[in-house]
Amino acid sequence: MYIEIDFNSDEAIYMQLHNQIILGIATSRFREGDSLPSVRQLADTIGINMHTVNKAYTILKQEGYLKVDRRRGAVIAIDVDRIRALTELKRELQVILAKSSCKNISRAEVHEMIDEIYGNYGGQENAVTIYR
Amino acid sequence: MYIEIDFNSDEAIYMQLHNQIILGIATSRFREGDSLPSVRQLADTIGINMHTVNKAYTILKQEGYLKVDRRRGAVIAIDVDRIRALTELKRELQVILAKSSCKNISRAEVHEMIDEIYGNYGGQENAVTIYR
DNA sequence: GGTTCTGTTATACAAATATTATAACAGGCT
DNA sequence: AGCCTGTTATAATATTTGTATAACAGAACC
Repeated sequence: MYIEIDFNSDEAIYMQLHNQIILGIATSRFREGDSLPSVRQLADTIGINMHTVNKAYTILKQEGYLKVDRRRGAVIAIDVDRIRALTELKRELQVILAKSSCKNISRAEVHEMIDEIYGNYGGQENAVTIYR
Repeated sequence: MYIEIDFNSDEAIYMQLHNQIILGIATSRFREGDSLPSVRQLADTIGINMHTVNKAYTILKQEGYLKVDRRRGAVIAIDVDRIRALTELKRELQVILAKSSCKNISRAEVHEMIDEIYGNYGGQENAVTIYR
């Protein structure tokens, strides 16, 4: 587990942890079926409170990234609710694209950046390397 | 001014206001040079405290969307810092694309959504309607 | 069976943040 | 002079965030 927490960030610790785990899944550092450390153990190695880790795990569960196996702890298990995911994506994109548009970032530049970032993530399309 | 605040949202009021004004600029409902209502007036029409509006305006100023003219109040004035804007865009995209990737949303779908949303925004490219 | 680890829940507390409330000041407008 | 502007200060309250301790039940291990 390589988790980096910036205690000077204005982003809440549980959110940083939450986001980094999602990043980890997207980049295949964590894979479906992998177990995450126990809340106490991870809290200990990071140096934060158990409840902060628990909060991140709880949210990840609600969002369908984790499931709890009594014997194996928190296990990566993606539950795909496409409609929900698409709705959230759109809502988030609306704001950040508005910002980009105001700052004269062209549509083409956004597309480029998407490709650049998505290249590091493993969507199902990534099994087939050819794209466009 | 058509501003909608959801008081049951988990998003802070000043943030909702902030985002909606940026949305308004991107969709040309507000244009460079337009004045926004005074902090007191807008606070009154929305039914919130003056300081909450002031906070939104202050942040928009820091981010380069507004300037204050002593005689005209808060005026839309975009200050483009491309490097900063691109950096922020990338940082934000990394997280939401990771989520999308985990939820099996393909790169092509993201591109489509970008086009769909960006079509409503007025980048400089929009003057020329032809794209791709 | 006893010990240890797990997730979960409850409670309490401190710190930071968000929101409201009043008030004041200086500059521009009419 | 009176009104509206942005700005600042200060205080009070509510909510959120993070920490601290404790307990419980289920699974694992010896």
